[in-house]
Parts: sequence; C-alpha cells; structure tokens
Amino acid sequence: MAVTIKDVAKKAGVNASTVSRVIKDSSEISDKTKVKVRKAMHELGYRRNAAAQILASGKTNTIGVVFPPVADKASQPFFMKILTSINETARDYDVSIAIATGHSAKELKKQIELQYSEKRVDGFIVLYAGKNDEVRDYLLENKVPFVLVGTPAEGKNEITHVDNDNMLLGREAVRHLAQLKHQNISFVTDTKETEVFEERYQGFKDESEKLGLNHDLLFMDANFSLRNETALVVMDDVLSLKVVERLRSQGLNVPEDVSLITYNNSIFGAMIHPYLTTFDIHIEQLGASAIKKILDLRDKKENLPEKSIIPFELIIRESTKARI
Amino acid sequence: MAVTIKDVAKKAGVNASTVSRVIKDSSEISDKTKVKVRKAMHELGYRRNAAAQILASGKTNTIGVVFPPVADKASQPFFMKILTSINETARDYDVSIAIATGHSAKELKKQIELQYSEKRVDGFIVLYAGKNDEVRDYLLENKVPFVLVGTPAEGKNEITHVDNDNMLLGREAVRHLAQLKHQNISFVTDTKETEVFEERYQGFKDESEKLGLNHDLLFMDANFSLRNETALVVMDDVLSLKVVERLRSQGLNVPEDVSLITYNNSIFGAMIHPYLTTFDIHIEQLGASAIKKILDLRDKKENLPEKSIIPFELIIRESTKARI
DNA sequence: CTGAAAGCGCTTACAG
DNA sequence: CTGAAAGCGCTTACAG
Repeated sequence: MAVTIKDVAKKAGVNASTVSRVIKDSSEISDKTKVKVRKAMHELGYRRNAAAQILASGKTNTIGVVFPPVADKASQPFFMKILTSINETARDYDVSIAIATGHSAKELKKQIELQYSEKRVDGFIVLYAGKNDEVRDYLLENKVPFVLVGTPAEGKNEITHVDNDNMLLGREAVRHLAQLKHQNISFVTDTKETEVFEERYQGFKDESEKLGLNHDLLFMDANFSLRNETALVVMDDVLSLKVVERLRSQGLNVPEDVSLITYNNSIFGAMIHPYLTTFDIHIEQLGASAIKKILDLRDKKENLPEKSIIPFELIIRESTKARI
Repeated sequence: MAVTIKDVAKKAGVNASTVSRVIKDSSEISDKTKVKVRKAMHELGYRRNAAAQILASGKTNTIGVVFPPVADKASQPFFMKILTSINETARDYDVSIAIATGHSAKELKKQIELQYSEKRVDGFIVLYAGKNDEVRDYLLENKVPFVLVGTPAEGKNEITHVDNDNMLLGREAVRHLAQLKHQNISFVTDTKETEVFEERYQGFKDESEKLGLNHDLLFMDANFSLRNETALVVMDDVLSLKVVERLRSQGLNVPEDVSLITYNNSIFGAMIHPYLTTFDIHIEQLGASAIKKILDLRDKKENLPEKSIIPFELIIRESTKARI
C-alpha cells in the first residue's frame, strides 16, 4: 500500500539497505547514490514507517513528559508553556513526545513503567520535584534515563536537572526592594513543601540579613495579614493575584501601600492592574534545555548528572514602587 | 534481552501465535490454555513491544491531540484540563496520546501530516475550530479520521464534533439574569471570530428578545465602557477577571453595581473576589467523549459524522445578584 | 561504497 | 482450539 524502502530501492536501482543508509545520511554512501535515491524517494512520496524503524533500531525517539500528580495543573500556565516548548524543541531533533498524567504518584508510576517497559519511550522529562516521590524512586532504581525540571530535594548529585538559580532569584527580589528603600519585607508562600520555595526563601533571608532588613515569612491562608511590611516577595504570579486582592480587602493597595514582586511572568501578571513586577524564568529555555539533556543522557554523551542553570530576567511593572 | 512472546511460548509449551491470541484475549483460545499462558507471562514479567505490535497490526493505538496555533494556550486552563482528561480516558482504552503544537496553522499542518504519514497516529482530536483552517482542510481532503472539540464554522455536517450547546448556554445566562430582574444586559467578548462566540451570542440575543430585555454587544478593548447595563454575560472567566477590574477602575463594583455571569468554571473564577457565577462546561466529559468518538471513527463503528452535546451546569457564586 | 541476509517482536490468514 | 509460516518495514553486522 504505502511506499516502502523497497519501492524506493527498486526505482533507484539499488538495494534496500542502501536506501536505509541514505535516509540516515550515512557518510559511507557516495553523493551520487544519495542524489539518485533521494530523487526516487521524492518522486514516490516516500515516508518512513515509524514503528518499523523503532523495532529495527531499538530506539523509540520519543520522550515521555511527566506532569505532577495534582489536580490543578491547569491553573499554572507553566505546564502548558513548557509542554509547548519541549514539543517544539523535540521536533528539531526529530523526536516525539508522549505524556504521563495522573492524580497520584502511584498512578503516574504505573503509567511510566508501562511506557518504558513497552518500549514506547527512551526516557523521561519530569516536571516536578516533590519529596519522596515514587516516580523518581522508580526511575532511579531502574536506571531509566530522565531529567528533572526543578531541583530535587534529595539526590541533587545523582539527578540531572535543569532549573533557575532559585537562591539568586530570592536574593535579587530583595535587592530590587532594597533599592526602592523598603526595610520591612516578607516572603509569601502557599506551600512550604517544595525545594523551589526553600531555595528562594533562603536567598530571600540571606540577602535581607546581609542588607540589614527586617524580614519574615507569611503563609497565604485564611489568617493572612501584614504586620508592618511595606513590601512582599510572593512565590508566583497566580498566587499574587490572590494576595493583591486580599490586601485590598484589608484596605491596602498595591503598590501605594505595599510593593509586591513575584515570579514566573505568566500572562496573569499583566492581565489586571496592578501589573506585576516579576521575574521571567525563561520557561522556553527550561524546556529546550531539558529535551537536549535527556537526549544526551540517552545517547550517553553525558554520563554524569549535572545541573543546568537557566538565566532569569527582572520585568519591572506596576506592583513595585519606591517607599517615600 | 527483554522477554518476548517466544520466551513465554516456550515456557508455557505452546506456539507463539497462541500467546499472541491470549494477549488479545481471543475467544478462540480455551480457558485452560489462557490460564497456563498468563501464568508464564506473569512469571517471566512479559511486556509486549509496542513497536512490534504496531508494525504487525497496522494500528498505532495512538491519537494525536492538536492544540490551536496561538501563543497563549497557557492562559486558558481549558487546554491543560482537556489534555489531562483525554490522556486519562485514553489509558482506559489502552491508547497513547501524541501532541501537535505550533505557532501557525502551516506549522501544525506540517506536523500532523508527518505524524500521520509516518504512521505514528491513527487519527486526531483537534482542540480548536477556527474558520478556514489549513489543518482541517488537510484532514478532510485526505480522509484522516479526526474529531473536533468545538463547533466548526463550516462543514458541521461532515465533521464529527463534540461541544456544549452554545446557543442554550447563551439563553440560560440571560434567563438567570432575567430571574434576578435585570433588564439591560450586554454580552462581552474579546473575539468575534469563533463559532462559540457566534452561537452563545445568538442564544443571548434570542432569549433577550423573547423576554423583552434591552441588550447589546460590547467588545473588550481600550474603549470598553457600559451604557446603562446592570448585568453582563462574559465569554469566559479569564476575560471576566479583566472586565471586573476594568469596571472597578470606572467606579463600578461587581455585583453591587453590575452583575456578571460567565463560562468555563476554571480555577480563576473562584480565586479572587467576587467569585464568579459561571457555567461549568464539563471539560472532562468533552475530553472523554472526544477520545471515544475518534476511536469509533477509526474502527468504523461510526461512519456518519455526528455532533455530541455535552451538558453544562450553572454554578452560582458571588458575581450575580438581584437588582433592587 | 554497496549488497545480501538475518533479525527486531509481533499478528494473522491458513490449515488441520 | 492450536500450530507453522509468512510478513509488517525497517536496520545493521558481515562480506566484498
């Protein structure tokens, strides 16, 4: 039915193995033959059969992307954005993307175990870095190639991961606020479970102390309220929307009464006023770097785990303002 | 290396073809043999090789999901949510998901053309329904099985699609507002290009006229402002965030001065006050239904295109209020 | 530089 | 109900 390598071979007057070599642009084949074969491929509209190639070569050329086992992936633009970037970079390397989603780590583990054992994927990109994660344990134990986007709580040294410099991100936020003359600042989070939080908060603390600022940690829940802060560093811009609204309900306006700086530069930071001062963490680059890393790992170009640090960028908008 | 069908066959004392039949639970095989073979599979930890199965059977058992060619997929929780639901339903049918993303229809088309011609997917679920879409033209012309989530502007009769009843959604919004005694209402949108808009707006108009209400259409741009409206119907809850904020900047509060009802019931409708009165469009069901349809199409269980209508549900929260 | 052959791990008519 | 054989469309040592 479909045009195969054999049809091309016959038309070009060569052996099928030669066609195969031309497809992968083998340096063994003469240019003359290549031209001839390519012409035949083109005329016949040849397309390789992915399954046949995978079966014969043992390489799937597809990478699994693992989403976190939580219900609200949809509320964080991060995930859709990095998926897009991963998919688009993958295409440049001629690899496909499979996805794994689930409501629990157990479900996820089952899914990736299946994908890997049925030889559907060569490895994984894991989009979250929780503690004691069943998925990561499985991958590690079975020596499945994977890279983490984020920073693992344990095993930093055994796991290839790509992330921003979260400590520095914490420090830079403080520095921006200090430049604006703020002296009483707090860090606001809605989770203390993640490594991202810990690192950013650590950076926040270190720099605050270095600069001699009063600082504190605030948890965003029903009891959220300020003491004497004039500025806040908030974990992400979706959370910031809530914080801004809560402050307003307490009679405090951003940035007139309190400045706010946050992270991620998602669309939600520039949707309603005050537009948020935020750090762009370069999600496209995180995704692109992750796919490159996993391919290197698979091809054993890199054997040692390493951390890739993606630069960030401060976007100054309306939510931060000099204290007068 | 890995355990194959042959290993299982040898261990169970049967022929490889018998093992293959047991795997697909063929009714031809005796229960006795099935038990015996399954025991062997289990003891050896057998896993099928996906590529081999695809090559031999000609069925890929994977479906491509096509995202819209726009930059801001990430701002609409819809996409991540339906992707999750599609993936999870797909798993129940033992099918995998591939994705296609791109910045233009041309890019997308190239991608799906590749996926289909390399026999990586059996068909597609298309997540958008713009007019004059290159992707859809390609699918139609080449008789590639696909289902649309949404309603196509043209070819409603030739394309299997799943959607809510958008006309009814428009009418019901008006009805809710009418019950609350509002008489001057407007429909707010930021796009007039989509079929969803047209249908919801049509329903809005029809019902308004039927009930004798004053109605109008407002475009959300820099000039956005109300006339004498006391209530609005807004295209989605992310847009509603902007509308609420814009009104506030004009001295109008929701719901005290103007009521607002919207669609989608995303997380953003219940994140900051006023929590939005909204229609839940049952995205999980849209996704689940889409995957079932495409599999039926592939297996020719359904030959005729059909529209599946997914029910919706009104969630009353803070943004609508009786006029006094 | 190229060909002939074996093999990847399944499925599926065909035969009995 | 089960087996033997051919075949799906590639890749890759091996040989020359």
